[in-house]
Amino acid sequence: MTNIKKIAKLAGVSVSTVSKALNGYEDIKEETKKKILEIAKEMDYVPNFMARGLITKSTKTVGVFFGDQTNSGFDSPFLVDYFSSIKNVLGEAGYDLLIFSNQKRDTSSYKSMCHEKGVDGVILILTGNKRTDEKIHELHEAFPTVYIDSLPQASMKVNFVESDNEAGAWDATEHLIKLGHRSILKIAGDTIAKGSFDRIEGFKKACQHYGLSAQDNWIQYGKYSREEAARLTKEIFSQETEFTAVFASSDLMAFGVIDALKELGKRVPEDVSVVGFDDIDSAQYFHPPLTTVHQKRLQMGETASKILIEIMQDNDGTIRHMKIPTKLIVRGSSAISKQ
Amino acid sequence: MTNIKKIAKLAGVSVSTVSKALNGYEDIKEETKKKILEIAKEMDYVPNFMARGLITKSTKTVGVFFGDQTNSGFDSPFLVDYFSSIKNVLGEAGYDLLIFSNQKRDTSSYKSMCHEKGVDGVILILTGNKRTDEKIHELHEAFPTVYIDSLPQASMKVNFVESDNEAGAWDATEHLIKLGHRSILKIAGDTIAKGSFDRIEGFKKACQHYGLSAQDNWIQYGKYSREEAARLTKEIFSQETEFTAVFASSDLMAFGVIDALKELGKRVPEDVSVVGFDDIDSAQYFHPPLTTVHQKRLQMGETASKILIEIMQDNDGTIRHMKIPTKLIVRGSSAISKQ
DNA sequence: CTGAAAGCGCTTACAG
DNA sequence: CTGAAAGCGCTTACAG
Repeated sequence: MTNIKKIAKLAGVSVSTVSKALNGYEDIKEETKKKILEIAKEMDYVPNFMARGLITKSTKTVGVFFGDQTNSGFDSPFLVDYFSSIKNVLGEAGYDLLIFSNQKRDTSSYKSMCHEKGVDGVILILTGNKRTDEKIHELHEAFPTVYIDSLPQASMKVNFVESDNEAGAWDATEHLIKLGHRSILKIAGDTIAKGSFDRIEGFKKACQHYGLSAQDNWIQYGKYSREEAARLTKEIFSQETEFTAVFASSDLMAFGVIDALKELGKRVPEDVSVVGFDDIDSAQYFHPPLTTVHQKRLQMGETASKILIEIMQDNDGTIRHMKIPTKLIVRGSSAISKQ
Repeated sequence: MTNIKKIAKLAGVSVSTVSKALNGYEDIKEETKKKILEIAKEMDYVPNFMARGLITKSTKTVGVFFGDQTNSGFDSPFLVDYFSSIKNVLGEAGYDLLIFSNQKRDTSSYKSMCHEKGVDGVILILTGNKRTDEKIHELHEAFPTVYIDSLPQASMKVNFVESDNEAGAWDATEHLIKLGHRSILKIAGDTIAKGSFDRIEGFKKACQHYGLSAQDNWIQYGKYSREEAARLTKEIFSQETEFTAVFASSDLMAFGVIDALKELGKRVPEDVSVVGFDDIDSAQYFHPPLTTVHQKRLQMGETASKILIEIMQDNDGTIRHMKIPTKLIVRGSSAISKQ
């Protein structure tokens, strides 16, 4: 491979001069510069980023973590959107993306992995991850870092981009109430993850605001699983008959709810309305098409990338927490209450 | 950050000795080794891969190209499967993944990008890409390389993993013929990409084998676009009434076909049967659920990764071309012909 | 405007 | 078994 030394020899100058010409320094004779650039081009020269990075401490590479080390992180249907927006925005700014997949490393600390490969910044998309690594704080102390979607610890003071989950849940709940539903079953995810928690809060607050007295049994936990949501729905609906609507904290759980209702001989939306959360691709193709809360995932990825670019250039220590608005998408799974 | 020098000082030995201890050399006193390893652990030492890579010419990183430089490459719904299987298999073998997203680089040659970042091998997933870069051959001459899904030039002699598109198209066509359909419209992609071409071949051969004399107008080109397929379908079905079945070369085009048939007041599958190709996620949720040819994308990604690992370790120059079998998935969009 | 020298953090013959 | 030295390909003060 061509290197700076060969170019120097061919141009009859020193390596220092070649380096300066290649890096656009001003204090160099136009003629010399031109000659060097020509030779470099002719020889298909590309700088070795490892050698350069060793000195400049910059590799023009951003590390990306999906999920945790044990699973591939591609169980979440959003990842594609996050990923492609990150790829576009960071790519335009001149960065490549490093996906930490190596399972054989000695270290499992995010910070160490980043040091190992010398990334300039980090984006973490730990969707639905309950990892509570003690050392997680070391990472954002050492590298410009942005979290998307969820936080491993709710109290962390870090750059963070999420959907406005509470407002989204409020909208969904309000939608059902305005259709006349007075007793609504909430199939929630869990109470640990911030996003899950906020969706429950939005539901509770909307119920309260509109004078619905939510009972304890109104909120059930479906673990973000289609099967578990179906099981729960069957259990509840065989005991209780009051519910005319279900608000699930994810589309996948909403699918499970509809599976169960169909099995029980209930029609959606004629007998029971169902609303989801996320607006995954399949939501529009489901039968009936699912009313749900759309998350602007591309915008989340873009926002996170822009923040990262800013702090990689000049980290002033300001911590940014962005809530991206959601959008209620009304489709065929919700209708006016018969009662 | 801790480096080998600090450890050497603390352990009271030379950097050479530390390097040997860290890299598991045998010719070192057990006691010395133990001491060095202890100190390294205590100091959270991680090797600097840039410095190491500069000498060993290995970074334990595999470069991945999606689509081409202009689009994000995430338009294809398969990419998630390819990507997650690559991530798993290469991760287990000790590799991280580098996604080339940087748009600001001086070079646009794959080979140069790989040199720049010093990857150990490359996987290319140029789905639906018609790029015919003259220099494309330089890449696999310089780096261990595997292509997945499609080839930029059909005649390239490179490691390549694809679906058995011809056999898949044969199966789909045979399925329709066995349901009694005697005149079948083929909505194809294009004739350039190998996969597209093979799907047309499979269709033609199955028709021939079962004694259907396919006319020229049986094959139309829908450019892998839902809208274009819908437009074509409307055009054809308003002129011709003979067709009782449509075989589209992608699920997305099959969706377009069904869109158009619905608009024309035709029922699927009662009036017209429709079969797709790919088995994207939405296929099962579509209304009616789509009969289609499933591509084993996870297996394709795994196979490609394993080949790459082999040739990164020992490139004997053998070129591998793997065809992964497809699987016909019969759902609700195909039925016995009325005629 | 140009070049010699030091050094980034590591590995690898080689000498002892 | 251990260490001094050279070098991977580059950048950065510094001297001239």
